[in-house]
Amino acid sequence: MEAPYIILKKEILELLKREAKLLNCQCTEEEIENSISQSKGIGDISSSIAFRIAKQTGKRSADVAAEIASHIKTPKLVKSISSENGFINFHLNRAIFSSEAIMHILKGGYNENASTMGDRSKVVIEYISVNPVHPWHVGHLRNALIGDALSNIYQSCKYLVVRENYLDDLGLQAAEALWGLMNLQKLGISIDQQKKFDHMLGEVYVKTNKFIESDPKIMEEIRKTNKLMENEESAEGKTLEENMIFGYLKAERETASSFGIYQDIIVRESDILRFRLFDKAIEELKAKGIAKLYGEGKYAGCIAIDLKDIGTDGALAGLMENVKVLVRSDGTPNYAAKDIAYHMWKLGIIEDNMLFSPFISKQKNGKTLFISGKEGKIMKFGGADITISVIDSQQNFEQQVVKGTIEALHGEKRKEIKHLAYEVVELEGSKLSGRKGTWVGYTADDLLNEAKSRALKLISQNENLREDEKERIANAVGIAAIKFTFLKISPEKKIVFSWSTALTFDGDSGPYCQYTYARASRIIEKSGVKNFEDLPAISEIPEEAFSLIKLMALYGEIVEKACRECRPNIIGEYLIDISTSFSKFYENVQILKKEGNERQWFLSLVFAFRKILGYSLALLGIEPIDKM
RNA sequence: GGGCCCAUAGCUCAGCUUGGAUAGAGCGACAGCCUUCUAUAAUGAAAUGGAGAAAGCUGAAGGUCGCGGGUUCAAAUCCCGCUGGGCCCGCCA
Repeated sequence: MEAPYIILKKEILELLKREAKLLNCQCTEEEIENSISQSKGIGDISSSIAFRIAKQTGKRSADVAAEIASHIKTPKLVKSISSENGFINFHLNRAIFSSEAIMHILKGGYNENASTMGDRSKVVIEYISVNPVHPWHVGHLRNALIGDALSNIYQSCKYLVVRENYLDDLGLQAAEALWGLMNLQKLGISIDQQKKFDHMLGEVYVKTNKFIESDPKIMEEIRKTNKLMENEESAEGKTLEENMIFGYLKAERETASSFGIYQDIIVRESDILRFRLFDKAIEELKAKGIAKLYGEGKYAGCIAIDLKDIGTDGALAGLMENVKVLVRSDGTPNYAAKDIAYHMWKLGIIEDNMLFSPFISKQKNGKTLFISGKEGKIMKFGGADITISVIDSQQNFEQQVVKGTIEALHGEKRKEIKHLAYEVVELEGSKLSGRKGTWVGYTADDLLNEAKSRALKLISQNENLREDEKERIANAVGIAAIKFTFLKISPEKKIVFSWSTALTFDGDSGPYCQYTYARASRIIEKSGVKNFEDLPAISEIPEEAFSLIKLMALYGEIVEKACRECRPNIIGEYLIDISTSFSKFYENVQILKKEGNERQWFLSLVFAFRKILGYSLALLGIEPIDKM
């Protein structure tokens, strides 16, 4: 069931194509399609194609527009067509268009999907991927929220989404935290069992780093730890696995869950090696001549890629030397190498033999969270058509290498590698650093607690709510405030964190949208009406109602756009637009005072609006609220 | 040396991919917005507070779209060159 707006747009496109042909214009279908949009000026839908036709035929644009407007057939949902300033303007038949748009929504036009664009192709979306040595801070939260919203958006466009978290359980920072954990006395820390594990571990990690600064010889011990922990049977290996990694993940998932974020799989870096994904990847890269063993010179003994071989466009051109090492001369792979292998697994380029077992058998969303490891069974999480990695823009270069390498290897076989590069979150006057501990006081948990208590204060003013309701609503409102603040900003924009803007409940905010939802709900409740699908005919549609309906009709297109561009902030903008539009309608039309058919019609509009608002909120992971 | 990103109202941001009619929001500051009940009291009015569908709405104010060229019937949007800010270019992750 296609939305009336989409059908109409297609119809107009066909009609304009015919007109252009009659006028001997060579413009492409795409050009005509791009010329059609919701009108900013006169009319409801307009086309600027007359300018192009005029150019080609040497006529005046106003004349061409007038000619087309008078000649073109009038589509069913259109009342009249006019021309002004060279634009062709379609004036909708408001009553019919409105009713069809509302019915489309009421009949469940968007219940399953906002769009069928994805056609069940598979996409692996990687997000969060925090080093397991400290709690999430507000910067990690931005990543988590973008990744979660993006996953929702892709799912709504009918993609099969695997929500994936990459866990770096090797690496030096893990060794540092582990060393600290095993040498608490040296650091002068006593463990507070009450403290959330990730916060405690973060403190250990920061103290360890300070300790290293004061005594660089400690680094040798840590390197030893790093080597030892690779052996699963060693004390280091066991502590790493059983205490640190699992303790960390449990705490991290608590944070995730408190924000309503649930993923499908956690893949451990150590398993990229364990299951020999890395070996297979290097083999294939060498076989295709992309990577090679350097015999002499600076890179003697390394396996590396000459970037000239994989294209020098974009970020790749920014390298001082053209060589990117994958395997060090001591035979160990670096981060980029593992990421390339991992992407090859995600895309099904190398065989899928990784084992998975449940980590949380039933998350609050009802689904299981799996983790890779030495035990479990082979599960087909890889083999995707598209991979998206939500990683901050500092890693642009590295991600370009990954993308370039795999594209060189795999050609253009309908596989797509996307990097959603977002800018980092900073504090006023300083940067967030896991190592230095500047995140203390700015963790995701801190933010949520503060948001909840501020929301509760505000909600307590409403004396019609029971205590338990207040608690529940404050939680939802607090989360909405935070999510909206982070998600309404374009990913490529840097955020300087401030408590007052992160926790705003006024204006362009999550709570404002929730509040609008609550208002719509209260009207529906007070009306006593249960059936909204009997839509009577109505002769006149107030301006405010019609503006709202036009916005509602764009829902599918908006979600597609957000999906194509990987930008959840487009949904945020849309939420504000429809909420504001609804508020204006609500101020101007006293719905419950209306009678008969009019009342029923307006209530159906409110009901349809509430559905659209609910879908949109859900895309950003914001809970709709019936009263607040 | 090179590459990527950002620059739009006092502040925070949309709009740029696909050029189009008068460049849009929010915050802040300014001026306003219905009904009813109730408290303060000699009475009434005003004022303040509470409640209602009310965390809302309306109005006016605020702009060299960083600068300079170019392309075009038309440039915030495309191209070239600057300026300022951020990030990156390791046998780290």
